[in-house]
Amino acid sequence: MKFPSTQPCTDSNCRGQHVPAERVALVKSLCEARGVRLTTLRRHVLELLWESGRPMGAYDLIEALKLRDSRPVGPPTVYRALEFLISQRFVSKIQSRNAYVPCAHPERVHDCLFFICSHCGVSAESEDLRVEQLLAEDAADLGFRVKRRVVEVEGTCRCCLTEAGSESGGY
Amino acid sequence: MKFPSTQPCTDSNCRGQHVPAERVALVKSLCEARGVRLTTLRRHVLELLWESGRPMGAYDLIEALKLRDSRPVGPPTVYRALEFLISQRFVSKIQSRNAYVPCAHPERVHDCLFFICSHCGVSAESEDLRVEQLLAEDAADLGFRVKRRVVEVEGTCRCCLTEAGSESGGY
DNA sequence: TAAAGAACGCAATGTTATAACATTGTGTGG
DNA sequence: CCACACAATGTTATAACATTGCGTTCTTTA
Repeated sequence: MKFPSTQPCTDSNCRGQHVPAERVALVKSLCEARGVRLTTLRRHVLELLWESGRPMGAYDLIEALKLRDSRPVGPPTVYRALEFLISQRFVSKIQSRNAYVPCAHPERVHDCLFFICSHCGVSAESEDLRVEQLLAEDAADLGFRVKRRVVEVEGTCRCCLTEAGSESGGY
Repeated sequence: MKFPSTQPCTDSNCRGQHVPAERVALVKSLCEARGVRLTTLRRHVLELLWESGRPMGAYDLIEALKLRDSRPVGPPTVYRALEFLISQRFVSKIQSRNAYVPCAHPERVHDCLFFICSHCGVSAESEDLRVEQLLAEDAADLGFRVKRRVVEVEGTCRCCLTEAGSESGGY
């Protein structure tokens, strides 16, 4: 088996471990409730994102789909699947890296906040209502109607910091 | 004359109007103080960003430089100039649009927060220390060392909202 | 003015994303 | 079941954004 079957939740407000398949099943039920279709392609993209455990680019997904399905897919196909998953809030795009991650808790509707490690590439999802509140206030002061928020914090994660302390490896 | 010679400051915390040439002069003096070089090319890029009053893509800059200098420049040239201006915090990249804007107050060192109108494309820069503080706390909880923050709020600005109210035009 | 390093020019290429149009799949009413 | 409508996907090409590699020019300093 290539991928870990469970992983610690990347949502730092969540202490649980999630099985990718479980998350995908949750998305499936949400789709049914919403009357939208989780097609095979869309499901595969979502599964790959869950299983990889780190942000993936669209072209990474194209490669990964080739391995999974044997039949190659073109960029528009993947971008359309991503567009759907993003519109349903099952996936987020990390703007500063042109990469995509599954939303840890698709059942909750909120704007994500990402902490992205520039060393190991892993992203942690978080949620800070206070930040959202402040941004809403600032927007209100400007007479600005908010549609979408992008909050991405780039730096070094705990793991890579401690590793760097023992100087175990490159980069 | 093609461009307005003054414009309201896009920093919503600032009530002033800035003359592009004045801002460029400020940058020039900062460069001297820092012992870095504001070459002709770099200055032209900065001037164009100030004069345009809205986020510009790298290839927009290439076009604009052609008009200004008559001699064409290639992508690497512009990207190097942008890299310099960004490293000195005279310019910010808006990640969600692949576009660049001049920093309203290059004399202050802070992370910018952008409100970007998806209707007219204008971006307003702001600064909210409370947001930075909260993000710093969240990062500390994760044991995460922050290098860079990207905060971009997309929506509709006051102007476009009121215009839309009177239903004056397309889109 | 010679040497060193920063900045730039240029050609090619890499990476990310979309346009335009053809085809296939899926559900619905006749 | 068939015909239709519409959603989803496939295919080709290209647009949009960004970088690599290398050679030349400019600037500063000794």
